Amino acid sequence: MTQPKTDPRVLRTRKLIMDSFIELSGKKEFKDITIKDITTEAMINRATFYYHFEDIYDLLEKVLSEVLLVNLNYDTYENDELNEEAFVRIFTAITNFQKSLSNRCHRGYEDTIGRIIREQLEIIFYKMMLKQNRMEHDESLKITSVILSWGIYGASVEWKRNGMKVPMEEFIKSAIPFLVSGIDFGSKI
Amino acid sequence: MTQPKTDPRVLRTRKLIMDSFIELSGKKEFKDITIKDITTEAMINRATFYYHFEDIYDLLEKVLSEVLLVNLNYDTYENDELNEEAFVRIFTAITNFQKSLSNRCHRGYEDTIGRIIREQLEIIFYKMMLKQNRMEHDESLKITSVILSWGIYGASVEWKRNGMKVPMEEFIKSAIPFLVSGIDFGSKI
DNA sequence: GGCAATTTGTTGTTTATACAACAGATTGAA
DNA sequence: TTCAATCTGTTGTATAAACAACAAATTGCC
Repeated sequence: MTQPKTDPRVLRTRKLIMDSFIELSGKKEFKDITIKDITTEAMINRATFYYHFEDIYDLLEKVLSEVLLVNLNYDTYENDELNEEAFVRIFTAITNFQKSLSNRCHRGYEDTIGRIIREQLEIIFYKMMLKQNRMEHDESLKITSVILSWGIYGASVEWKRNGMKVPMEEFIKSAIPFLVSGIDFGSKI
Repeated sequence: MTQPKTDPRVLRTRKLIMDSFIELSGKKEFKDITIKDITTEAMINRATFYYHFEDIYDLLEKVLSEVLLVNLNYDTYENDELNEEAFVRIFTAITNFQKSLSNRCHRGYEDTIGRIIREQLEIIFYKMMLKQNRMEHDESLKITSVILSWGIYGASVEWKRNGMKVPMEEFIKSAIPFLVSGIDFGSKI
């Protein structure tokens, strides 16, 4: 629980870089954004960029992760239980997230984006289940999180592929009964 | 002309401190603002404050100078000549500046504020006259700037002391003919 | 293809900022 | 007044950021 507190200079610089990248993403396509563009906008030295990020793809990943977390309203979920409402909200969040990205400038990075979404979902599901089931670090919960993250993400992809005919909420709700029974399994023993 | 370019870290940190101070000034009285308040708001270390400013009065001076410069729209004046319109605008600017300050939180610092205003006026007058008179660094221009800065500032004080009965523009305009003839003296030789 | 210009990533050195610890001053309440 | 708590200003040390210089890769144009 007691994390070693990261240097405020680091937080400040990372925020400058990420905000600049988001800002630039609104003006240019991803492929046209150079490191120099970002560091100039952020008013930091180009070498400093490489102190924090491997390259521009690393930055992209981290920015997307963070934006997604904000969309998912992370703090709220930490205190919530994994019920029908939670599934609907998470599904809605990631689906909207994907829609907003595909409108924008990150064409050709669907795979990356998909991976990022699943990774974040996995973390969130695991934490929520851990809380709900009151057990120690449990391998079976981890695997369940993986399955859920792939499942929910897949559902989102499928919904788009089907032409988004059914309303989002309705679409996911039809699968929830099964999901919730499955989730409750652990706590019923 | 070729200034040695200040470290971007310095610019960034100074801005953080000054902005935080301005922000806090809106919430608290000056006397209740501590260095810790400022550095916490700015998310910088307290020791770093003392790297840039002697103390909180030093900060106050520099913030006021900067705010005043913005009010005076410095860049514009650099290209303008010192005619009637310029005098009116400068007078209006400093008078409004003083009014806005006395409404706020800096009670008891009228002397400081007055000195800051005169210092800035002096710089501006000198630059404008230098341009207008096309002569090298000239001591008589400097002295004239001093006299003008005190004079204009005094006029502003007097206008307030008289209960601000006459409109600002009218008040200063009545003194301008003399001022402008005086100023033109140099270029007429 | 070939060539110039730009971009990428890296490195070594200098400088600004973070941080903890300190003594002395100031505040405020008992 | 007295005492505790807070605030001020300073110092030494560790670390992040700036900067300049570089080779290699990429881009764009002929």
